[in-house]
Amino acid sequence: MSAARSKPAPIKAARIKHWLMKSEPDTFSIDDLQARGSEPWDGVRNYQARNFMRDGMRVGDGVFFYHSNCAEPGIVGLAEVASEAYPDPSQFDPKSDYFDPGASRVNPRWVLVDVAFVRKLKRTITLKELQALPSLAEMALVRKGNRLSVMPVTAAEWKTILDLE
DNA sequence: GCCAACGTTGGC
DNA sequence: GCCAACGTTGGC
Repeated sequence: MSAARSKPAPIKAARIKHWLMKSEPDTFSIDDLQARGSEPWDGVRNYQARNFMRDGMRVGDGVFFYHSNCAEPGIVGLAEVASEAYPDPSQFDPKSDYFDPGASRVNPRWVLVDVAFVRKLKRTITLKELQALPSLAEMALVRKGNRLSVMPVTAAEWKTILDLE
């Protein structure tokens, strides 16, 4: 009986364990997150971003906290995913800016995760310097016109960026 | 299912 | 404040 030929191990893409989440500092800054310790990341109303939270994120994943729509856009701190995804309560609240009349408690449309403060960076790693790095050219963040507020970060990108600090 | 109109994001 | 890029909506 001939020995079964051993099959090559299937190439499995490593699960993304790092993310980048944008926030406008005028609305909710890294200092706000530090003061609160953790925060339900409500108000995401983009399907792709929702799917990253719902399907991709696991408790303990690393998060770059990014300040957008401000004088110096860039990564300002580290956070981590602190809960599994669960329905975003603001979608049910008619008084909320994030109210969605198409969502119901039986059929929620939007989810969130809790995000916990880890630490502030020693300095802001600016969008400008990230854009200048050839090794980050594939990152969604630096692609023209990107508007995703929640996006995956590869392990290599995570390390490259942290090494800039 | 197409696509124009519209609203939003976010860098500058 | 401007405006390019993008996602969503709705008429057809």
